[in-house]
Order: sequence, then C-alpha cells, then structure tokens
Amino acid sequence: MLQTVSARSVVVLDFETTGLSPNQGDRAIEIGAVRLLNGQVVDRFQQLMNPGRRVSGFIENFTGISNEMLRDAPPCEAVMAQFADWLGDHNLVAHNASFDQRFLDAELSRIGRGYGGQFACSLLIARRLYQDAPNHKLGSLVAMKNIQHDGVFHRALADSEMTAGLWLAMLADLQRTYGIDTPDFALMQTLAKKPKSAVAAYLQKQR
DNA sequence: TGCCAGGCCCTCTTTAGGGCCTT
Repeated sequence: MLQTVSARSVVVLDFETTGLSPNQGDRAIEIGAVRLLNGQVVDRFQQLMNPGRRVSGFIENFTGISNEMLRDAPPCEAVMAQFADWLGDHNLVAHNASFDQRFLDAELSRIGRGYGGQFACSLLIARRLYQDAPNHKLGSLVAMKNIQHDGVFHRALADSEMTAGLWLAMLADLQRTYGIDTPDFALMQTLAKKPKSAVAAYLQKQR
C-alpha cells in the first residue's frame, strides 16, 4: 500500500545554495519542497540552514537570504536529517534536476543518509513539450503557462511551488494535447531522455 | 600560482566548441 501511495505522489524539490558545485565546497542554505498527490499540494517542507560559513554578496542579492538570516538557522546536518525523514521513498522532481540531485546527494552523504526515490527533470521535459518556448528558465515557463505564484523567485519553497505548478501543467498538456489519460512518473522520465525529434511519435504511441 | 560545475543539446559535430540551465 505504501508503494502505491509513493508511486502516485511525488516530492518537488528546490535548493538554494552557496554556489553551483558541491564538489567545489558549496553547501545548501535553504531547502523547499512540496508533496503532490492527485494534482494537489498535500504537504510542504521549508527550512533555512546554516552552512557553517558566510555566503557571498552575490548569493545574498540573488536569493535574498542574508548571513544574518542564516546565523541562527539550524545546521545543514540537522535540517537534512529532518528532510530525509520527510522525503521517505518518494520520487522527486526538480527544475534542472541534476543540480538539486548533486546537492541532495552531497548533503545526505555527509550525514550517512540516502533516499529511495528517483528524479525526473522538469527542465528536460519542458524542452521537449514546449520546443518553441523562447527559453526554458523556470520563471519564463511559469509566465508562459500562467502558473500562479506570489512574485517570490529564488527562494526554495516558492521555486518548488512553481516547479510543482509547471509539473502539473505538463501533465495536463499531455492529457489534453496527446490524449494520455494518466501520464505516470516513468513516462515523464522516459520523455526527458527522448530526442526532441522523436517526442511526437513517442507520445502518440502512449495514447 | 592560477584555476575553479556538470550535464544536456545543437551544430559550421563525432579527432569539438559553446549556449543553456541550476545557485
């Protein structure tokens, strides 16, 4: 029964970080996530975390997360342990998932934790479904698909909510445009790997 | 000292280079 629930619900994840690469010493400073079940947000997770060092002025400006805000935040290790418990074995979605996966893996590895779910990338799927979009940045796709948002960008929970909205919009377009009744997670993962030229034919076969 | 991401994807490609995305 748990497996059925996990297969149908996904966690949409977003990190704010000190930089682009955990391999270069960058750390997470905020995690935001929503759990989607049957097209609805049924749970949320949001937490700032103290990476143990000061963040750059660029990151303060980019995210609006200041060193002062992080000073009293719990350490990454404590937050990530909470998140691992919350995440369980759910599958994951993120915009440019390879980025968030690298940080999730790096932060969980530090505390000897892991996760059982798999990732799907909303960026790779959007590049295939919306091939004529001017670009595939999260903010641009949110505007193009008229996805509701509160005007906050580059904060973890706000970005995860918008990514969740994009995910649902893509599922709806697969139903509407291609007649796929219940596009599941595995179909989305497969779609993300298809050559763009093969997308239409692949989706026709899934009807 | 000086350097510094990584993966996808296109093309003036594949014995490579550069733009797009994420912070």
